[in-house]
Amino acid sequence: MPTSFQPHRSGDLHFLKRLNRSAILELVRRSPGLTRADIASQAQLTKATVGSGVQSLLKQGWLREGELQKSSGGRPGRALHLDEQRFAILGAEVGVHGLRLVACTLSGRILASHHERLSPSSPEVTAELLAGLLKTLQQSPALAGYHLLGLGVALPGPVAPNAPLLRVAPNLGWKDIRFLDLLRSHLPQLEGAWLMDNEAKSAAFGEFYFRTGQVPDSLIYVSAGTGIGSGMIEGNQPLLSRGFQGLAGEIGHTVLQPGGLYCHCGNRGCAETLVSGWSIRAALGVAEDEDLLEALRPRLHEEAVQLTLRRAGEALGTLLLNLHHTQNPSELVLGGSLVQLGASFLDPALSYFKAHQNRLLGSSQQVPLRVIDDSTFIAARGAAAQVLAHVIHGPSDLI
Amino acid sequence: MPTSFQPHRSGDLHFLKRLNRSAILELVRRSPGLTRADIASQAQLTKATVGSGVQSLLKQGWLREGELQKSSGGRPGRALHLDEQRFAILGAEVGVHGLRLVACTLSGRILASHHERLSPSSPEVTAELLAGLLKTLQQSPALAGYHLLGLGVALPGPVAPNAPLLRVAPNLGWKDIRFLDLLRSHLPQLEGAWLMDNEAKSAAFGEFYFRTGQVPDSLIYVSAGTGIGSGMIEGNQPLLSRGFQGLAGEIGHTVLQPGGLYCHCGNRGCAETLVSGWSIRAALGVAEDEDLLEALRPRLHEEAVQLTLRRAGEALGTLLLNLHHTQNPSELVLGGSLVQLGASFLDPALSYFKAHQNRLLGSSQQVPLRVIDDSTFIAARGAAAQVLAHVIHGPSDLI
DNA sequence: CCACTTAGTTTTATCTATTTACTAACTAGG
DNA sequence: CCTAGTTAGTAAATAGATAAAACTAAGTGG
Repeated sequence: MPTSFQPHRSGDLHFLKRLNRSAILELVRRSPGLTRADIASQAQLTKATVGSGVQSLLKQGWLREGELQKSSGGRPGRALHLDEQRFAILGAEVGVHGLRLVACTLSGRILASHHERLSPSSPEVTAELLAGLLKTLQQSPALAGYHLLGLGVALPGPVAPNAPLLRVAPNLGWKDIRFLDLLRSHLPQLEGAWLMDNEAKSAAFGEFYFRTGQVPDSLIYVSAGTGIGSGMIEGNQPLLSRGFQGLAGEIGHTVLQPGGLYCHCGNRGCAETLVSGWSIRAALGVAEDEDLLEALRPRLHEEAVQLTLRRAGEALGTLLLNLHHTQNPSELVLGGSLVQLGASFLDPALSYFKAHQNRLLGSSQQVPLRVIDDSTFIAARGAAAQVLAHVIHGPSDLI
Repeated sequence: MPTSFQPHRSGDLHFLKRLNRSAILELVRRSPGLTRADIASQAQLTKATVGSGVQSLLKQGWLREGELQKSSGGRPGRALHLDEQRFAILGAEVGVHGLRLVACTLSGRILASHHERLSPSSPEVTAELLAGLLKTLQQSPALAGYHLLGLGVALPGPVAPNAPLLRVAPNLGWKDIRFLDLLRSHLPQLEGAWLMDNEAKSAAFGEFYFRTGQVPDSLIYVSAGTGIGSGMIEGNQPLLSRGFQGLAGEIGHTVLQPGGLYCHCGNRGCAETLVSGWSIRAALGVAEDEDLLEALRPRLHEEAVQLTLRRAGEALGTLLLNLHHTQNPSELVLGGSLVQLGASFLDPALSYFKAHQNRLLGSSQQVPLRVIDDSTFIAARGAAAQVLAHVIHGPSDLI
């Protein structure tokens, strides 16, 4: 169930045709309103090739024609846009404290969504519940008339690189779960591509893939919630690496404090012992079944709370700096529920990162760091993005 | 000067032809002795396509025919190998304490090499000296009759991702050097592709690219010398990421000890303050102009030396574990001059990594970690590998 | 010696992108 | 208002690549 589509290493004429169709579709996705002539010059194809490719994409319902562009001395070109009326994708996130579901269009616009709070439960029960909610979402009036391309599921733990297998979800107590199989038995009628991935990687993918206009070369999404994880995406054939065992991006278990506190994983001094929902709960005595944010909001003025949040923020800043010096993405995006802890947590992280990122090069170029205030549906939407990319670049014959 | 060849996003028939030729050549490179029939089945091409592709590669001198294979009930196939007689590549490494030069064949076999000790000097002087040595190497009898494909240069610092620009080389005192331009003025007659990259990335590329048989999905090379750096390579279109500013792999400047010692870069607690040639020199009072290994060899029994090496080794182990939980390569390769410090340094690193790598997943699968005893020419050869890959996959018309 | 199998080549067919020519639609200037 | 010029897009013919089918080559086994 690879989300990183290996570029074929050889191919026939049909492959070439599909490659060019994908390229055209990607260009319009990235730059809505391009004309056929723009595409021809940007993709290094001839007018005729673009013309026939666009024609078939129009007929299949991927593209629609838009307004006439301003003339620049000759015949004006006709703008092309994604057809937002025909295809939709389902995405879901299984979080530690709830399920999030979305249905979105080719451009990532959310047509319908649902957020269901839920305490950790068994994989089977969770799958059955999610399946029911997905069925309900499917029947939502906003989805009437749409053809579904598939379903993507984001999960809170490392996912094996070459199989739809959740290796472990420490904060759910799950291990080696083939979650899609559990889902499928309840949703036999849902056609299309089924994918699953780690939630931070799905989120990274979505933040990268649904962006239009100027797109960064690479992007890391850092998800700070009950645990802390990350996903990196790069390349113009967007490539998302899970690593050999699915451990890529498990930055919560990088060691920041050798000989420090014991982590759930058994090692000492992991980042999660300093910055994570569970370590903050432990430090401040917030029970598992309380909402962390609601529990802390009235206590924000307490000295101990401020200290804990500042320490966690500083650790997050160090993590960000280490990512900068290990993978050096063009853009960092920070999401997850801890973001809502506010300035006492975020300011130390952001200021540490800003102050230290340029020491080595001595430059003044800042890596953009964006904080997502409400990341409720980010991972679910990202999982849908992975499905879309899989359909566009993968072996499917929908294009 | 990208070494990561972006897979074209669209293309014409000529592109398809080149793609298939590259695929054939790559298959034979990876698995010497394949027959045309093997290639056809592995590359998903027809016998006819492979036949004509092989024919042109034979004529151009990339491949040669070998022995007949054992028959399995029918006509035996003819083995194909790289032609090692026609093309050669130059590679060079500018190190802190010397210059290393190699000329190698398509399979990475070294035809000629040279190691010149040298104290840090200006970019201009270094380039002139290197150019002279390259000229001498070119005229070596071992290279007679070979056509040179180009020159790759490995440098001890971050290299910009989209331009042949060395951003900084802290241990040489260089900053923003267009080293290839300096070289070119002394070597106007050297044709072919000219590339430069960070030494750890070149080394990683070479260790990955020249491997035959079972090839890992991804590989990180950790170079432990005066400074400490790394390079990661992955994918079957081998992709090497330099990061936004060339800082990918600068693990020597990840923070392992918040609030620790000041590093050359100005930050505190960087890995290099714990494990690097310069920090070991500083801790044990070895002068810059002495050879670190020779200076320490007679002192290995000293308590202070043992303690320093053990501390450095533990820090290296932590670095390896953090790479494991950040990028999770299929294989780790450890090289650089510090490797020769021996067991007092290596054992703590290797045992820490081995003991802690499986805690999170609870599996028993070990990531292979290979230590290179003599890495003298690894980076130079890797730079040559990058040139070869550039010729095979790049826009060149040699295929 | 013959049936069978597998490797590789040759010939023919098919398919895709390009080339060339053409139509469409607008601007600018007299 | 008309014409020359420019750019967008389409249509028909051409070139070039892979695929398919037929064929030759070279082995095994009974």
